[in-house]
Amino acid sequence: MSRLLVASLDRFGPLRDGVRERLAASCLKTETFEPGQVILAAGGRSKLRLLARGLAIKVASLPDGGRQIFALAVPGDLLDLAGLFVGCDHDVRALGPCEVRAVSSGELKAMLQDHPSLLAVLCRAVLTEARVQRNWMASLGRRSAAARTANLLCEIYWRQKSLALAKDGQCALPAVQSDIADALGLSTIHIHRVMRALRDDGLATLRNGLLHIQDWERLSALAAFDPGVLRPQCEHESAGLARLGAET
Amino acid sequence: MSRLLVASLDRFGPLRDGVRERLAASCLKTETFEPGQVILAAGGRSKLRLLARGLAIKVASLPDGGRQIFALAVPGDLLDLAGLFVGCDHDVRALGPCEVRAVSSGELKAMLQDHPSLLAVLCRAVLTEARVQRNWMASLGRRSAAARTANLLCEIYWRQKSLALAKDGQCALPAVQSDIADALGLSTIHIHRVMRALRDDGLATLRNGLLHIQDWERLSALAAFDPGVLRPQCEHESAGLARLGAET
DNA sequence: CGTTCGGTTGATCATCGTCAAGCAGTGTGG
DNA sequence: CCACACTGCTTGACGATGATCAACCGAACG
Repeated sequence: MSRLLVASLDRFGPLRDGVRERLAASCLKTETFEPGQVILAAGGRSKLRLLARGLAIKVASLPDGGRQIFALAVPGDLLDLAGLFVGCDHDVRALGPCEVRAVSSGELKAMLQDHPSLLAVLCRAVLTEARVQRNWMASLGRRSAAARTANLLCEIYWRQKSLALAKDGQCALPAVQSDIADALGLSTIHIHRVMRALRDDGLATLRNGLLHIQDWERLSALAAFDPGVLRPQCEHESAGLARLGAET
Repeated sequence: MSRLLVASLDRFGPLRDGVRERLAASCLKTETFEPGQVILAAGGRSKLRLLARGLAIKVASLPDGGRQIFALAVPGDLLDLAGLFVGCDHDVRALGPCEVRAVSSGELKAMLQDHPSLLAVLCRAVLTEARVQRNWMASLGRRSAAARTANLLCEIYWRQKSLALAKDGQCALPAVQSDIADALGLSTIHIHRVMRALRDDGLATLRNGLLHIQDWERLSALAAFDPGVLRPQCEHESAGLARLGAET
C-alpha cells in the first residue's frame, strides 16, 4: 500500500537500485489526526511521514505569542523533511482531518544505508521545499496584502488540482481567516477585508472550508502566480549536475 | 589550500570514508568579484562554490522590479546549494569585494559518486539554510521594522564574530540602505529612519560599510535574537536519525 | 565642474493593525 | 425547548506603521 509514497518520491527524481521496490514493500503505519492536532512537534524525531489525506501546515509559535505558517502540505507531501537529520524547528499541524502514513525511523535508516540514491531524492525534496519557501518570502516582503492572499489561494488550488483534488474551480481549504493571516503575516481582520474584496469582485470565495475560485485568470494575474515555483524539478534539471543524484 | 572547504563542511556533520582527504586535495579555482557583481545567475549550473572572503547576498528580482534578498553569505558559506540538482532560482551577488573558491562541476560529481557521505553533509547544509530562511520568514511576517532591522544586524554580526571576523563590536557590512531594505521588505527611506533611531539610541551604527554595535544587550533584546537558529546542527542532533547521514 | 550616488529631511498619504461591538451558526446543559 | 456560551465572520471607527513624493546635501568621480 505504499504506491503513494513511491509516486511522491518519484516526482523528485528517478528512484534507482531497487529502492522503489523496497519503498513499495515498506511497512507504513497509518495515523489519523483531528483538525488542529499536532502531527509533529518541534524537536521531534524524524521518520518519513507522508500526508495521505487532508491538509497540514508547518508552523512556528513565536515568543510574543504570534504564529508564522511556513508552508502548506497537500496529500503526497512529506511532512518532516526539515527534521531529516536535525531536530525540527517548527510544528506540523493538521488543518482539516488528516491521514498520515509513516515509515518507521528504523526502516528509513536501513533503507538509506542500503540505497544511497534515496538520499539524493530526499535532498531534492528538501531543495524543492526551500524554493517554495523562498517564494513565500518574496510574497511576505514585497507583495501587497491582496496579491499575497491571491497568491496563497492560487497555490492551494493549483497544488490540489495537480492531484485531481479540485474540480469546477473548487477545492478543500479547511482554514479559518486567522490561519490565512498567520500564513501571510497579516491581521485576521485585514484578511477579512481582502477576502471580502475578492468575493465582491467575483474572484474567489472561501466558505465552510471550501475554496471556490470563480475567475482564475484575474486571480492569478492579481497574484502574479507562477506555477513553476511549485514544480519539484525545474527545466534546467537535465543540464549539468541535475541527474547526478540519480547516478550515484 | 582547501582547508577552508573542509572546515566549512565539517560544521554540518562528520566527513567520513576519506572524503575529507579528497576534499583537501581537490583543485579549487579562485575567482574574485567586485561589489554588486553577479557570482551566480539564476538557472546557472551548480558547482560547489565557497565564499572565501567578503559578503554575498542571495537575491531574486521580482517581475515588478522589486528585489527580495533571501539570505546573506559570510566566508565559509556555500553559495549554490539551492542549485545543487536543479536550476537555481535566484542570483548570488557580491555585496562587497568577494573571493570565491570553486570545485569544478566534474570533480564534485566524481566526489559524490565515490563518497556517498558527502551528499549527506550537503543535505544537512541545505537543511540548515532552510532553517535560517524560515527565521527570516518569521521576521518578515511577524516583526516590526525595528525588530527586523535589529535582528538582521545581530545575525550579520554574530555570524562574522563566530568566524573571528568581528572585534570590538565592529564588523564589515558593505551594504547601502537599499540593500537592507530589500532584505527586510521595507522601503529605503524607512530603513533610514530605523537606522537613525538605532544610532540615536546608541544601539548600533552603519557607516562606510562598517557595522558598529554599541549596545549588544539592548540590540539583541530588541531583535529577540536567537543565535540557535544559525547553528549548523541543533541540540537534538545526537538523537534518532541525527547521525544517520554520517553512518551511511 | 557637473554628475552620480547615497544619505538625510519633511510632508503627505495609503496600507494595515487595533479596539470595540454585533451577528450567525453550533453545541451544551438545564 | 430555551438560555447560554463559544467560535468565527462582519462592520465601523480610529490610529500607527510604513510608503511615496520631493527636495537638499555631501562625497566621490570623471
